[in-house]
Amino acid sequence: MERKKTFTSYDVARLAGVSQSAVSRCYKSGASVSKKTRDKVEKAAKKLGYQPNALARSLITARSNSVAVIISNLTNLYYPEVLAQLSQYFSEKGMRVLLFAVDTESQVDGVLGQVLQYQVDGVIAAVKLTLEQIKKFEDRETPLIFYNRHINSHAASAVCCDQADGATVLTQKLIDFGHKKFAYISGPEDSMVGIERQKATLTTLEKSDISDYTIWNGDFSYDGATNATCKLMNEAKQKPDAIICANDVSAIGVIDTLRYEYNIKVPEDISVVGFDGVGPATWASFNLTTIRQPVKRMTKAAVEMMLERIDTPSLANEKRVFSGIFIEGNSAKI
Amino acid sequence: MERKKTFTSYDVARLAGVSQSAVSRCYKSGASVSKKTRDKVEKAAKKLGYQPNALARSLITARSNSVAVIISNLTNLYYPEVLAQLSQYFSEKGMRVLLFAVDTESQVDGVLGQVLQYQVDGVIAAVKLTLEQIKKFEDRETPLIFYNRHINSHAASAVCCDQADGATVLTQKLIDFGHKKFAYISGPEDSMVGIERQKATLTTLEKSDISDYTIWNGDFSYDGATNATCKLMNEAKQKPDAIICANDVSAIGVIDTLRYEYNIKVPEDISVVGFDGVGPATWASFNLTTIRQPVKRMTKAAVEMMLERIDTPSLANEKRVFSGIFIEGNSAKI
DNA sequence: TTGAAAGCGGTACCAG
DNA sequence: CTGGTACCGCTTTCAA
Repeated sequence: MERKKTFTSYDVARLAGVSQSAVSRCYKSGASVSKKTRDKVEKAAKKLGYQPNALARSLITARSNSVAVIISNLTNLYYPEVLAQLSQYFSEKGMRVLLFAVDTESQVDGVLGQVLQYQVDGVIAAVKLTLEQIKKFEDRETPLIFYNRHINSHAASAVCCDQADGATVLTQKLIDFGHKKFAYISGPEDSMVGIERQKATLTTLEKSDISDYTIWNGDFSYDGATNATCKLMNEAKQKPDAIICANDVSAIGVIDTLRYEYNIKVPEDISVVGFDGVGPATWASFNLTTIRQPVKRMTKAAVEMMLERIDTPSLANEKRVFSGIFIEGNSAKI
Repeated sequence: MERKKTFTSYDVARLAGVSQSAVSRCYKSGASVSKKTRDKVEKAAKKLGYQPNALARSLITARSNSVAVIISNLTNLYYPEVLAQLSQYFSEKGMRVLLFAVDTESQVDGVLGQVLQYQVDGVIAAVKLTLEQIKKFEDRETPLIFYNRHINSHAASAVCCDQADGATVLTQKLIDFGHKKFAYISGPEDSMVGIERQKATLTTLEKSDISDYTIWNGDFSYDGATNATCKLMNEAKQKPDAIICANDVSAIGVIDTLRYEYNIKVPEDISVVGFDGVGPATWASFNLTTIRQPVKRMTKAAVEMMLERIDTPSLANEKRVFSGIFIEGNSAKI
């Protein structure tokens, strides 16, 4: 395969009648170049359509100006927003996003090799990593920031939303209003976020001596929630008066099923709450009572932390935990 | 800033007691290396946690194994799916996706410079580009494939869904059923996709001698559609019996507004149709009658075309147009 | 099959 | 401020 005929700094130098070093300097901020030289170079560069080769630059500077973003399930309504934000913020800082979308966590291992090969300056992971995997990045001094997955140990930095706190607030409000019988629509078993929400919910119930609750797996998805709701309605001895869902999409699935399959009114007959604050949560059909994750602030924090650590790799790990925002919709009597 | 202490092929070579070339060969498929050498190298590599530097490799091979994906509005419900698919397919072929998310088309120009600097092997653009911009890629022989934006001229390859055809099918069905008075909720004025859908819709109406229609700008968004619907209901002389929306999200906004603001039943009182086939379209609350874009097939086609062109840059431009799939929901009497 | 050496397209340090 | 030169880490001839 023959090499593409793209112009290099040498071509520009020759055309401009200066040295290659001079050309290089023109593309480096804060280098001392006389106006005359710069003009000549710019003119030649424009003529040739010259663009410096970022790869060659990265090779010597050991900075690729790119970060890897590893995301597990892009179709989750909540991630696209995160991704768009990240991409925007990094772009503003002159950094590129290398996207790694895995659909099963088992793919992660394979992906990590590639991540490393690409000499990314940092990694934002919205997937679970083993300590072993984390250590690889540590060894290379490649900053790693978890997004909404925190690790028990202090092995890595993370920005996340306080799942437990949010779930507690929501649950407590339901209890305070006087709900007695609960159902919980859970997330996937291997989702840390899901587990935390569930644990906090149950703990809160039990603190108020409420043991009348059942748990049904909803898998974070609309269809999962639909199935869970049907099971709940068919198998449970009595109907709950409040259903707490692991996320918004589940809550929407629950509401739809209650309304259209069982002719049950929400919130009059049963209260339903979600978690996330995704776009559709605010749609009139649902008007979900939920906890909104402050996505913008979270991603901004992630980007800031990343840039700091790229600059100063020795920086200690840090966790930034944001509180969710209670959104009072009209899907629950609260 | 000091260079990160990452191991190179020389380190591996030294530890393994072979030449650096030998190490290199071990990482190249189809190179002749004796089993003995390979074993030594692999052992040393594992010990050091060596990963070849993809940037250095790219520099010499002139192949970065990465593709730029330029997307305008990630929060559009429809793009995340596309992006996830692209990322998956490319990943399977050993290629990485460099994501460029722009939120206004004016940012495009700045982004393109970066795209070029990164020496991507190809570009998938879900944004509009000027002929000038297209030409830049041509000059560099960097394959460019448009996703759902086709250019009038044959200046570039594209994969897209037949917007006109889909809109025509939908409209014709409404007409055939006997709807007489129409409203169209349009997309943004600068969206080619929106324009095509609208044009085909109106043409179809006029072919059946229906001139009783009004147009309201919905901007492809839920809120936009909500506003448009309110305007329509307040300002139009008479209510339409069918509302054709530029996309699903608009249709959902329309349905919600009709139901909850005006107490109008869909589809009994007014039929509503969308376009795209996004996830929420199938939710029980909406059960949208719409045209689904065959996203998987489209992205797969885009990836195939891209790989072919990376391999053989001289390949002629090609457009692959997919028909949308009519989804009969329950939001329209058809 | 193996190792030596010449680049790929830049950056950075150096003396002038 | 400028040009010369030694790399960055790898691939790829070319001889041995």
